[in-house]
Amino acid sequence: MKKLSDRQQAVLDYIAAFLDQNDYPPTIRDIKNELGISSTSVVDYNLKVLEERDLIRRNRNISRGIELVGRIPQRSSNAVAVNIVGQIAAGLPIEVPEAFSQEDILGQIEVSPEVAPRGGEGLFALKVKGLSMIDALINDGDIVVLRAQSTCENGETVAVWLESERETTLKKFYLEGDTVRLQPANITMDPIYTPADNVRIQGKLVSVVRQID
Amino acid sequence: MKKLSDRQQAVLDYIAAFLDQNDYPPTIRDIKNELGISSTSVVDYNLKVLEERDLIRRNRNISRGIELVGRIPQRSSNAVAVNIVGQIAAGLPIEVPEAFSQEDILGQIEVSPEVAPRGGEGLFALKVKGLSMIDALINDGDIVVLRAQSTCENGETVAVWLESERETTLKKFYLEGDTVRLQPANITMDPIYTPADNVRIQGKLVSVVRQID
DNA sequence: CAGATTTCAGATCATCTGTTCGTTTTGTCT
DNA sequence: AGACAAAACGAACAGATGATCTGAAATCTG
Repeated sequence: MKKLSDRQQAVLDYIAAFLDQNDYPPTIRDIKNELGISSTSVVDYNLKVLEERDLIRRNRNISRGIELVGRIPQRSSNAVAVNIVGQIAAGLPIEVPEAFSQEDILGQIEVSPEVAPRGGEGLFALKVKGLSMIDALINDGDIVVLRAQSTCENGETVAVWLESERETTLKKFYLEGDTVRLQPANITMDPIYTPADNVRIQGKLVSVVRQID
Repeated sequence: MKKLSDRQQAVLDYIAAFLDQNDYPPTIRDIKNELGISSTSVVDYNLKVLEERDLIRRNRNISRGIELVGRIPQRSSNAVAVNIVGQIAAGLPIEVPEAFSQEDILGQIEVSPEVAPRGGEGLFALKVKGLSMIDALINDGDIVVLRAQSTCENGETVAVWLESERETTLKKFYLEGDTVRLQPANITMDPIYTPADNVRIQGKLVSVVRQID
């Protein structure tokens, strides 16, 4: 197979770059202008070449009908995509992940399959706002992945809503009689004791992801 | 917030369905025909409503300039698998990820493509041993993902090997004259100052992943 | 019910955008 | 240099597509 000409490679690169920037493909004229080509027919000519080599697919008579082949979303075999459906902050109740339509989703985070049995069913993710969970070694901006559940085992780290304090926190949960001990992940910090009926378990912590920059 | 009308919901659903089917967004007329609407103005009107609610974004005067907000562009190739090639602990130099055979790999971690350009090239992951990086909000057992590099910009969080102390640490890097200030991520903790020739940059921190149980 | 507001229709216009055709330039070989 | 093909060009064309205007129907509100 002959190599692509510089121009063909440039066209291909530009389409990819454009697609990274926008959610729709470029027009022939977009390409023409960007690459400093003086005629649309030149672009058309080169697109034909790329099409013959199966590097792109073209939909005739349809504007922006350029598709990059090989960019078909290949569901990553392993990782599970979990939707980021809101924020979590000390002073706010967790928004429960039920009536979330596609549109509410802030983004997605990939988690390893070990922590996401059954394809990540029941998992949701929240973006941490503020420094209130610093004692759980969770920073502002971190993404926490939770499994929705309203009960838990002793020793599990859960997101709980404290009724009387009206705040959300993320701690290790220990039921001791009819009081609950909430232990920060940071072992240097002291636990909180509170009546059992003051805590509402929102979900179990499954993973924390911090992405720098 | 008022609920979407049936038609608005239908439009939204159709755009999503269309985007699943093709790599480019639908035109106003595509929507009109599919939903049996008799005028493009009706579609335009409803798109305006959807736009005001931030469910879509429109690019004026551009054909197919409809973007679904909150939708992960399919091009974003999914998670990238990064090999976990060793451990990182305060007292140990980082094992450099070069001659690692398959057998040395402790496992893999998936990271989002945003932090892994070029398919995760140059990335490697280490399992944190011990509590020495607690000041960087990194716990025992966490996985840190690094990009191999021996230089960095000021303000970047990097893994450095301190020659005289003979230990590895993970801090924000600031070169100030011929000394280096290493600032813990935890803002309540004090920085370390050390001569520039005492630090060996091992890699830049890209992501931190904590998996509970 | 009356008026206001929202939603829809039909038609028309302006522009965006892909296609085509004839021509010219460039590169490669003999 | 001459022959030939690949690549680039420029203009013109036509279909594709978004915007807008006017008015009517449906729905809501008091």
